[in-house]
Amino acid sequence: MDVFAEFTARVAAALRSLYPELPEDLLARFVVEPPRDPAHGDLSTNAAMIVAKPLGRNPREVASAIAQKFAGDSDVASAEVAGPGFINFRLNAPIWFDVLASILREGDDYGRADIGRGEAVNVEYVSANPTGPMHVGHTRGAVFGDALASLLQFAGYAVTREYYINDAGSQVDTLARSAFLRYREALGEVVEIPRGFYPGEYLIPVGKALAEEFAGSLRWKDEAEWLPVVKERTLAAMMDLIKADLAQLNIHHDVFFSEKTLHGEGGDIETTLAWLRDEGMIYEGRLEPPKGKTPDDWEDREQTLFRASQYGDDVDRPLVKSDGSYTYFAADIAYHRNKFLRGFRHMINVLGADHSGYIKRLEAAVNAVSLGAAEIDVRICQLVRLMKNGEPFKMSKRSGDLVLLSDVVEEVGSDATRFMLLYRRNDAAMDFDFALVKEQTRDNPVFYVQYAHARTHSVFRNAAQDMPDLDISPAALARADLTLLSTPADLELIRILAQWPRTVVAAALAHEPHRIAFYLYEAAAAFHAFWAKGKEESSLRFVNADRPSLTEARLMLVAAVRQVLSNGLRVLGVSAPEELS
RNA sequence: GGCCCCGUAGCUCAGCGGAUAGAGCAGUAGCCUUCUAAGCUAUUGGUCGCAGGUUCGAUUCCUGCCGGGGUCGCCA
Repeated sequence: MDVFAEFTARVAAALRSLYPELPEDLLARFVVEPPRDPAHGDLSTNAAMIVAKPLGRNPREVASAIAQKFAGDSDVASAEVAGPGFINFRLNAPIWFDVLASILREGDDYGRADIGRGEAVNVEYVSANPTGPMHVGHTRGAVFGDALASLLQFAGYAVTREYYINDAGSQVDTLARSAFLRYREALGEVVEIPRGFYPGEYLIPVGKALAEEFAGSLRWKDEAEWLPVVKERTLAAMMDLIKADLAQLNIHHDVFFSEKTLHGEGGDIETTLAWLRDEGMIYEGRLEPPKGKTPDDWEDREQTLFRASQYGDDVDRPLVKSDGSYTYFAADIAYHRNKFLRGFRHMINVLGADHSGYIKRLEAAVNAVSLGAAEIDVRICQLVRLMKNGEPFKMSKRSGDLVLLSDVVEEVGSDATRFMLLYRRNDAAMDFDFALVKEQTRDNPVFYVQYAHARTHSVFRNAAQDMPDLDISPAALARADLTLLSTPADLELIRILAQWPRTVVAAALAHEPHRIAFYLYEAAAAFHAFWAKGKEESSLRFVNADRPSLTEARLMLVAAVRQVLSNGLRVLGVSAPEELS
């Protein structure tokens, strides 16, 4: 149950009966939320101020009319008009007990929303080039995309997690040639890796595997013969590496889409370009050089251009390179048309900061290929600076390699990596401090939230030990007398738990999983605070050996806290341990 | 030069068009015979970068400027 949604409906009903002439879209614009100042009550709405002007009435007058409608509502203790036209509600305690009971009843589904109405969403994330293991720069986008996908699932969308494999460019030929050198090495030759090739040691096992499979049979063939074979084996090996890296962070995609399959005769690129041509979205023309800074090798030439500027982009974009092959963007248009034809009307791409210039192009492409029927939201993850004790930090990898994703995860663990990266808005650059992340103190939000969850379990362990005769099964607790939870401390905690559903909705609508992380921190803080109150006031302890009824009710509260924390951590893909080691 | 992101307390950052702008850290003062002190309580600290505009109401939306970062046809 979501009290905020419930009262949004009740206020809307009041408005409809008072002012039947109000258009429905206006009724969707007001909000019911917790007031910033708790002294103002439990709920607050700006409804009167939203509708007053269209009605040609005074906001306070409208507010007071709405407030009067709640005179007979048994859940409402008072409805007062305040300030410029807010209505502040104080609710009677029983509705909070209903919330509490509903949390336990709904369990893992508490907070699940239906704003997606089962519609299909494609979330494309990671899509790292298949030329080696993932490096640390990919981590933020990977975690963000994965958490966003989970969040949208929880909010009622049918989510497909997709990875676009850039396996068509010249870089994968270079990769295959590099692997071929390792193959020769495995056959016993002494080889050097020239500049421009991939020197990484991760290709050594690929070379060995090729040597085992083909022995010397590829060695003296023409490149045209061995390249396709080596490329296929190498790509498969690289994708295995990447999938293993992602698995360390508990990330698993539903679809791995190969760019290569778009190319070739009769492929998606050809059919898409033909279609665009028919629609008049392609023309042959010339581009101005970029303003302010002309590339040294700028060559003015007539080329095939997509009318991106008609769809909000700054300039039209080339589709064919001077050597006649397709640009990356041409393939991307085809790829997004493919998504559209697979039925996706909502698409999300998670990209790195260096791709911000690509956003308008993608939006233009999706707009064009769907004739406006689909939308894409491109989320940019800004840079992460690795830090140690406040100093920028470079991991000392042999031969100055990039820091790998697996290095980070092995150092700090999946939970901490995920939570810390999600405890920031995606569009702000952030520092990632290794020392802090490994600390087990309140400074470290991951630990703080997990500790709160572990504490809920510890309460139950203590209850079982101190009160062996008490039945603390969920069924027994469901019969607890919740009216015993009428202290301000109890109600305050329940109010925070009651905000979980609206937090999910807001975060999902905004595509902002960090809101979940912040909410969890807040809920954990409220629970830790309640815990400490028991030190001074024994009647506020969760386990009271001489008061079994109160203990039962409190255990309900603790179980609800655990459920909310657990549901939230699940959305973020962070584990909820029962005990901290 | 064009485009994108950021600018909120000493530091790191939240803030969903609303009321007196919040949290953590750091600082200050407290709390361990009692459910995990791996924690809690109180308190100091702000011209929300600057200037306009829209609005009943702007930290939030729009425009311009200033400062920081990123990016800029035929790389992916």
